[in-house]
Amino acid sequence: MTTTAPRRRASISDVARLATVSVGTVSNVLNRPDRVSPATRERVLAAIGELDFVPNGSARQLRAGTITTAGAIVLDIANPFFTDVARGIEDRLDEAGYTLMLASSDENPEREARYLRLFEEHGVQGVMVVPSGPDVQHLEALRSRGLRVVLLDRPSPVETLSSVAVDDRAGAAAAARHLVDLGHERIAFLNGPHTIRQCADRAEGLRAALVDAGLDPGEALVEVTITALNADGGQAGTEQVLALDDRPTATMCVNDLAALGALRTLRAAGVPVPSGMAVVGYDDVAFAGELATPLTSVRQPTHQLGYRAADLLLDPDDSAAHVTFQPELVVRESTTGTG
Amino acid sequence: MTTTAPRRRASISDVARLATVSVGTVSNVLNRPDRVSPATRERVLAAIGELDFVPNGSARQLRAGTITTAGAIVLDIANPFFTDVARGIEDRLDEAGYTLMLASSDENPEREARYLRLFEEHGVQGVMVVPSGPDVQHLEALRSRGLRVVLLDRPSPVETLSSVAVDDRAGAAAAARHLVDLGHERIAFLNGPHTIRQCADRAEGLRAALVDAGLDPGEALVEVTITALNADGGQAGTEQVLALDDRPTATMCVNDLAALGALRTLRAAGVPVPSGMAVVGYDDVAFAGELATPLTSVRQPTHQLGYRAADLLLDPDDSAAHVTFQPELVVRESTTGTG
DNA sequence: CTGAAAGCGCTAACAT
DNA sequence: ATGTTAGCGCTTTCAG
Repeated sequence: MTTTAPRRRASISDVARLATVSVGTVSNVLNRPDRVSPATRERVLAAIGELDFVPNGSARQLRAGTITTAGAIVLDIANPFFTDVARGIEDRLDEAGYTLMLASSDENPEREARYLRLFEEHGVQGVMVVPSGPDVQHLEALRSRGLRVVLLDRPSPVETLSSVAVDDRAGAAAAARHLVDLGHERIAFLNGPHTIRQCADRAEGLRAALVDAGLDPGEALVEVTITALNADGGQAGTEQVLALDDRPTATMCVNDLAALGALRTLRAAGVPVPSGMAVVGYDDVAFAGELATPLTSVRQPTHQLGYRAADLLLDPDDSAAHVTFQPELVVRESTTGTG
Repeated sequence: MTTTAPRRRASISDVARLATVSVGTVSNVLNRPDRVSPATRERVLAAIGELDFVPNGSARQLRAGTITTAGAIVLDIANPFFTDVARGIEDRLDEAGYTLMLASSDENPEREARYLRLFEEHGVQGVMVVPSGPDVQHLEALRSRGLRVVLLDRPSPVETLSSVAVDDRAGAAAAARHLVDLGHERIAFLNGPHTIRQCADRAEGLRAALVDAGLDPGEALVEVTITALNADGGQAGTEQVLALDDRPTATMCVNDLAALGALRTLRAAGVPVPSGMAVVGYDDVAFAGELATPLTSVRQPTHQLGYRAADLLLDPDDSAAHVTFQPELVVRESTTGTG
């Protein structure tokens, strides 16, 4: 076994020297092989192989100015919703020969900024981001510096920024209507902070649907803010709800992960679903229909969301576009069952 | 609203000109602010703000040689197992002020190579990779070019490459023993191709456990190769198993996603679990215990796996280390229930 | 404390 | 067909 000590990376001039040609010729066999005679091409290729030469991307990029890479920042990479979106992005990018750098902000604007900067410094073509705060000024600034920017899963608050989103108001409203139709008059909503646009929109949609149904949101709606938008958050939120004096009869969750935590907590507490507490999730992730109590959830076109976002990013026509998909309520036993 | 047309990125010399200083001074306020007088520092900072200057990472890196970024390549970003591992990596990297570039190879060696090259060209400190093929020569080559390389979720076949893995043989063997103890004498294994080390190891562990129990693997084991290591693959594999003449009484799955597909298919076919068919998953993802039939599964220390891998990558002591975690069988109703 | 200048590795004119 | 060279944007001596 060779215990090759890590040596300095070979550069193009090392290759040139070994092949006894000029650096220009090496560059040519790399980028326009037809311009160079078969004989020398052979020689250069051999030298490249011998030295394990890999062109320095920084130097190349410094010359070229740009690369075929895009960045994406999602809120939480452990959430299947976002990974499905990421797959959509990857698939579209792949078609165009682009590569994706993926990062997760953890709903932390500071982390978001850090990754944005990293991407920018590395000269990505553009970025797709699920903003972790209400503010998009930093993204407009990015755009004015020549990067393509697409807002992910969030309608653009400004004309100049492209966006691909799902109508969160409509999704939450549909879920609320369903619950009201079932006779629920007091609903808990395990929601994230309103600084996250999706959360604010869903709260609004829910409220509006309640009002439409002739209910007083002040009475009918108990919004519980959970900090972790996952199963642990859902568990903590549900514990709060269960401790309430005038306990709601239904719980809507900001996503299916939170709903998973809610179901788990309810079961541990011996509260039957839906007779003791109806539960609605959001996202309709793959396992939603396979749970002990199959989960009523709001389905979003995740893969398309990502695919379309990448599509906009790649679009040579640089004008801003705003795409909105419609969600769809999928009804299952967690609201209509006999449990 | 300003419709700022994307203009050329400002460079350090633009800043220098605007602030009427030299580029060296601008560089100093960026990197060693103490070396420069407060007055000029102010002036330079103002110019930077005015021009929205963001240093060009490629240029910086070309000089500096390296950056505080690491890359990771997993098989499938839509699999919660890998995203949990990724979270572990991120957490450790974050502590060190590093950032992570994440990519998914789709079990495709070509894609793996492409991302590896991208990472290398961008000068990452190192990479953590779940190899998509049996071969690791390209990774050894990477290492010999000075990058830190850590094999993820796969024991290193060579001394020189660090690795963080879970004992796959032991995990599969434990599951098989459990099944045999329950009286099963014919077991289907929905497994991925053996070119993926984990799959080969699990098949071996399973086989060995069967032999230990006095069973003939040729009789007792039906291995079905699934190409997609997810719910769809699990569904396809289960359909094959159900069509078998001498139908097995238990199905082991290469991961919980596949098990999800298996459960779904069995339910659709009216086969009760476990009385008609016992099912065992692998990974023990978050929802495994919350399914209609809670899933017996092999738990792996996912977060730790990633955390430790990043730890090795960051370790200034460059000698190769090999870490192996032990998995743990979590028994639930999909094997012991009354359904 | 600040400026001038070399050079990181590469590509693309331009020469030969 | 191949060589020479300027310069991408930055950091870092070395002078002043």
